[in-house]
Amino acid sequence: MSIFAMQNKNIMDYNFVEVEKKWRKEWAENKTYQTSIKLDQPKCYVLDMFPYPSGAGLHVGHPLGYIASDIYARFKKLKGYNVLHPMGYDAFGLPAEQYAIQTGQHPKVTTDENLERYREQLDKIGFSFDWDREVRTCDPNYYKWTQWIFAQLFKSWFNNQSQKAESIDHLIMIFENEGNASVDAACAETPIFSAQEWSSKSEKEQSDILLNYRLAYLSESMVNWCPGLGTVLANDEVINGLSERGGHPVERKLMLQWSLRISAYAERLLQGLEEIDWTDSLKEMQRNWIGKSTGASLKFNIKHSTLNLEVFTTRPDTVFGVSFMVIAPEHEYVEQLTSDEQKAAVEKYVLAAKNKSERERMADVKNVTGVFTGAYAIHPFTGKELPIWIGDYVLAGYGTGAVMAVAAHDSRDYAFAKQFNLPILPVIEGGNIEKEAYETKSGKVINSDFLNGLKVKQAVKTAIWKIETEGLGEGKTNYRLRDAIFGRQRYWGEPIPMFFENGIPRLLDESKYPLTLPEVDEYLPTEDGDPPLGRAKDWKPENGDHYELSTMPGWAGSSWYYLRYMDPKNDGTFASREATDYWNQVDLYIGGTEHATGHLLYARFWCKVLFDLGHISFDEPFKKLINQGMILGTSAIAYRVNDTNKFVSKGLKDKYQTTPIHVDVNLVKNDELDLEAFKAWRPEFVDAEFEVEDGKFLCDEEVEKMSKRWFNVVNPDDIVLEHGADVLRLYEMFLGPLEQAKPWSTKGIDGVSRFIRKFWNLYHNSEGVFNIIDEKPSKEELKVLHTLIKKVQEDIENFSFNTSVSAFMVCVNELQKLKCNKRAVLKDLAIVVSSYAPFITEELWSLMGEKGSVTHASFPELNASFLVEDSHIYPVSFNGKMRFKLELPVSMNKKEIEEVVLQHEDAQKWLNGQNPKKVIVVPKRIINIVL
RNA sequence: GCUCGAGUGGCGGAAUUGGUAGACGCGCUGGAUUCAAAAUCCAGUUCUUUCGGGAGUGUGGGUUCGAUUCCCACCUCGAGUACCA
Repeated sequence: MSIFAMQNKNIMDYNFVEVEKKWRKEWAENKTYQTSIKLDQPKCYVLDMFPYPSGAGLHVGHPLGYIASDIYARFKKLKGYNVLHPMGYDAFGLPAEQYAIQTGQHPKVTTDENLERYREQLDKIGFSFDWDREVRTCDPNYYKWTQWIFAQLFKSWFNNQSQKAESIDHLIMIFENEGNASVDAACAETPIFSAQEWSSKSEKEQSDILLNYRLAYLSESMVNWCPGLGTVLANDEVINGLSERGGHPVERKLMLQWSLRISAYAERLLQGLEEIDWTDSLKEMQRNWIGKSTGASLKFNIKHSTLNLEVFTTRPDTVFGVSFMVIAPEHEYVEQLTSDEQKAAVEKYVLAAKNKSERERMADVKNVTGVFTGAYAIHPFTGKELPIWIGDYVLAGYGTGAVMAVAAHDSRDYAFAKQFNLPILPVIEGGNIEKEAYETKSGKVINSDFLNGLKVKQAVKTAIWKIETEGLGEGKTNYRLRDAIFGRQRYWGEPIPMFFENGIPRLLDESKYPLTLPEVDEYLPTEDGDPPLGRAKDWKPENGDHYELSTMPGWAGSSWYYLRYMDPKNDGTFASREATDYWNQVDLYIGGTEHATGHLLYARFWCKVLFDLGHISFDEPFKKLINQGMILGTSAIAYRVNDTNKFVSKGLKDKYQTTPIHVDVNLVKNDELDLEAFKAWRPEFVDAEFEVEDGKFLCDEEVEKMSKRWFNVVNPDDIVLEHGADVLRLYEMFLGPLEQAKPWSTKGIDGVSRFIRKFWNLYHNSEGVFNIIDEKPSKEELKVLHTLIKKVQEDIENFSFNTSVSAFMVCVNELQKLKCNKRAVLKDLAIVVSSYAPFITEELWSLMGEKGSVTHASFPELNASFLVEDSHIYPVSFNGKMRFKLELPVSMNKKEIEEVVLQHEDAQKWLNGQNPKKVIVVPKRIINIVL
């Protein structure tokens, strides 16, 4: 072929570069994806978890969920829904601030740069986002409303009777009229006071009491202090005693902190899970995190003391098996209970426990430690004396910080008893207490007075009944969920709209929001140890001493952003009631599972509060949620012969002593290393030598997290550049089920590229000229088309995007075989493919002379009559093994089929003269002959 | 330890309520085209075989005419959680 002809051939091929560029521009200019409220249309809200724009940009794993949700959103649009599909940025965060500390550059500058790069990358992939609705959490017009929501939390308390948030003004009224005796609230321990006592309290005293009730409150509490980051962290930001970001050690510290009373909502957060369509694993994670357990609280008197020790137990049925008590080293009675003889030992133990970091304490789980206080509790039923010990396996923060130890039926108590030679009293039949604790929840109770002979379940009820009637305690439910610390000693976050006046925290008037982030000279704590906001000059409230210097945590802005998308420019409210009523809950939310116990719990919490206060009409934010699996990196490994600069292909590595070296995956294609590119990659490899096999240098593979460190990061831009955005979209879906974690590998991408070309060629003749005809389609062609229509709509509703791509390939292969270029078929085909591959289909749509964007077309109606077959190819099995196939008309009944099959010569061969015991015929499925 | 999820060719993965295991794609093999290569097209590709078959969806049992699918026990991997009384 001449050079001219070759160029000509290239022109004929689908030019994705030009086509994609053209439509990107058109869509942006025409605002093709702009959305507005349309009351006559059903709505559908499709949301992605919004990204934190890191400096590294997007890698190929990030868009996976965005592509899936985009396909869903586009499909719903074609199906006649009014679809809200927005995108924005969680733009406050530590990395930008760390960078600011190092460089002195304002975090806003870096954040904006990163945002721009993200936007550029996202735009290339052809998402149908309505960018007019973009939100950024660091935008004052946005965080104005984050501050406003904080104010609502501050102005509310949780009424346990009504199980909802109510106005604090109403609570103050109750206090003024009757005191707090009748108030059943989710609150910190507060002494009972009368109306009169309330009015005689000082303003500061009243303020302090109200903080015990408010949903946003300031309290002296044990926090996860991270010296490495200079800030406190929420429980879900601490992993194995180290900070989630940066991996710095975390210690326990008592600090005055803003917290949110999420624990008040524990039961509703748990119950709400029943109504929402999330994966079981995610719901399970939230259930575990909330950690509900039921049992009883029980008071033990203390010998020679007026004190009593309250414990929480889930096994009141084993109360007669209690042989000692254990309290946490931080327990408030430690000092009072300790006898003179034990004083030295206790002090030493408590001090040691206090100085252990979270991490050390966790690492030490297997070491059983403890010390005797010298005091004894009195068993409420038997009157027996029970020694009171201190042990750090008992946690101060859970239950009452004290346990009744039932060594025979609890493995931790058992280990403690063994260690210190304490008695072990079995009270449930069975088990072998010589060997281990018997933790069964079935079985019969023994050695237990009035509980004898009862089954465990019954005994639990009876024990609680007895405990309650004797006034020893009560049935009780406990939750593991802790309140969420809401302040960070950091710069780059939303200022908390509070100021202090004579030590009293006051809410900044809502008319003054947003309280904007002040400028500071350095993004570091002050010399007095105040947070960076302490550096701001002239940053003072009008009539107070100073503003709150902490900022909000990273999850503040992301706890309600889905509401702002509904009405992003509203300056009078966080989102109009019209908008929140219309768009309502998020119908489909796609994101990673890493937010299970953080963002997803906080967002549900805020939603419930806003609902309780009457600001929105629903109390669960995300109706359906899907977790996309992580895309892992496939690292490329080259083997270097030790102490040389010589590399050997993977098949030859056993001939030498070698070290595996990570090689940039972008230098490797189908395991083969581009040697020239490799030499140019880094100076130390310039004169590397290679031993090849079959003329190729092959690398090994290793699947690990996608990270710069392993040189296995693949950038979506590069894929778009080489193959086009449609191919990237299709290929990411084709990789496998959305929810599954999978390694990225470009091995199969050529197959998808080929498909796009074949698809294009259906609409073009062999000269590359657009060519479709208006002839009536054949029955067969319609069957192929409608098989696809059925498959794709089922797949999308089931979020099985990978199988749709296969279906496209099958359909295009078959239409190619049928040489079909009929408009009636190809027009519908373009619509069906368009949600997956928007660029090429938009181009074909316009080539077909259609007006407007394919986005606004209607998904073709499935006509099932095209799928009806008049014959079926039956697999004929003998004893369940398929032996031959036989085509029979579907009109045949079972009996006729049986006769025909048994007469068939292939059947005769397998029957071999025998009479079949049984013949099973399942119409339109199989025939099985049992010998 | 506990909870949840997953194990299918050389690879990514298909398989409605139990009904032809391996769709589709990659890779590989052979062929066509080409001076040659790329690209493209066609055929083949689970293993095994004495070419009749036989075995086969992590392992071992079970239910069934029939099991990747349901039940029991176990193994491996991944995720979450971790003294929560």
